[in-house]
Amino acid sequence: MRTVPSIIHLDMDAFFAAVEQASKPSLRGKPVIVGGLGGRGVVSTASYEARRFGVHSAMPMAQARRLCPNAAFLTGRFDAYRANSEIVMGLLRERSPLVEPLSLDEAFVDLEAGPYGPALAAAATPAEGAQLVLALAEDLRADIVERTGLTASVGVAGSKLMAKIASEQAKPDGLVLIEPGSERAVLAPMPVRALPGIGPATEQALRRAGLTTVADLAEAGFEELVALLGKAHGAGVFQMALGWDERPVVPDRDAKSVSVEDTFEVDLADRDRILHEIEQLAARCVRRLRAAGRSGRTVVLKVRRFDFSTLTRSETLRGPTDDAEVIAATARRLAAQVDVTGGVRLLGVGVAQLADFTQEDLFAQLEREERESGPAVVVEEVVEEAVEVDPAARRWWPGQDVTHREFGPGWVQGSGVGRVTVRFETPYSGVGRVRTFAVGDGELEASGALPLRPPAG
DNA sequence: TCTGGGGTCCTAGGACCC
DNA sequence: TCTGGGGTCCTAGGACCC
Repeated sequence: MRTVPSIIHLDMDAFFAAVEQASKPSLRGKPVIVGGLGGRGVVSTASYEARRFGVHSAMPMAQARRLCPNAAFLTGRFDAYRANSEIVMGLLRERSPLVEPLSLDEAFVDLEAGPYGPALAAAATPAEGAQLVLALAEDLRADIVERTGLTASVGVAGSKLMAKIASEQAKPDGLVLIEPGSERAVLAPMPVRALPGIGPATEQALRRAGLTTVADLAEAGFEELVALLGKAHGAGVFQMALGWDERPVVPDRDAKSVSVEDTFEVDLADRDRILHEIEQLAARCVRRLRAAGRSGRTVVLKVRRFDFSTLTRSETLRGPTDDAEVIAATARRLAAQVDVTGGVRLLGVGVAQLADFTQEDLFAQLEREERESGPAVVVEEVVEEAVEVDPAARRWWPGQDVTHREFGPGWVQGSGVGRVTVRFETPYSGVGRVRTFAVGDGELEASGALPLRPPAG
């Protein structure tokens, strides 16, 4: 393993909530909770102010509201998150071509492969190399603040595992180095849950065997862990427990599947309605698939029933396709195999076994020929059915960027009973004033997210 | 007013093939 | 009387991560 800690793990602090606070001056220093605001929503990200009330990711939104009723509750603005993520990833790529994003707000960087690699290799002692990496990491964190106003926590170590552990310790807004050679000693006292890949189920299995700390895992040994956890997981956990990790930083990994899913406010009981939703999901899935320039061979239907039991049905076609009708027809076929008595709370459609290219789509052609020459199967007309949700209420959602012809840019604080409340402020203004309009006000329109820093010039 | 959405990886059994 | 064995593909489910 490396003697110079040249692997970085970067993790943006409370990313979605932090972007909201940077965008909306009135929310700075206040609890902010981003997530699904419907009856079945969960928390995506809570600001540190909200975490003090016990709110955390994946918590049902209803519970978050009870714990922290005075927080600002916002739906996600993914365009804004993506834009800021790209700025951060760009700053990372200035440090090395080996950047491996794990999500919008997290990435590994291998500094050895970048412009500072030679200097790191030339360091006279490991300590000197470590000093250089720390300086680079602080420089990176400062750049991120300058370009986005957001803070990041950074872990620096000789492996991905230890860099990730270090960034966890660095939170929030910190930098932690784990010296190569000290891995086992650092890990030993930690609870097993500190290791990535050990979740609630594995923790339980280990606890039943009397293993609670990483030191216990190392002591238990390879054989026992494989017996407890299975071959791959057991072996992986044992290696981690020894602080042993040689995985390279791999940039640009191609997606292996594309999927979309929806949880419904009210369980769906009607078969036709379920089929209709599947059509819509298939169409969305295909749009994403095509946008990525991919096609797929396996279609997956996911159904979560009223009692939260979840099942998947899949079918592998003879060749990859990106044809909407083929994918929808396959998903419909799969739906026929599923018992939906009692109702369905979630439906999903996905495509796996992705192929890079869009080859001559033989399968779609076959399907079409069968349709045209085969028995007169009446293909159901996909009628754009009137959405029963009040369009005026649908139009504005909390957190949304808007512009008023007279008052300029702002964001929706809330809407209801025919009114929408807007706060007029921008990332670079002071705290703005609130005004209320009729939801149908023609002066008010949805707009795009503003950059967190004013454009240069 | 319980439990999102988008992913990855692994396991295990049966089919199928040589 | 006594079952072969291994590789690969497909399907379903589960754990985990952010």
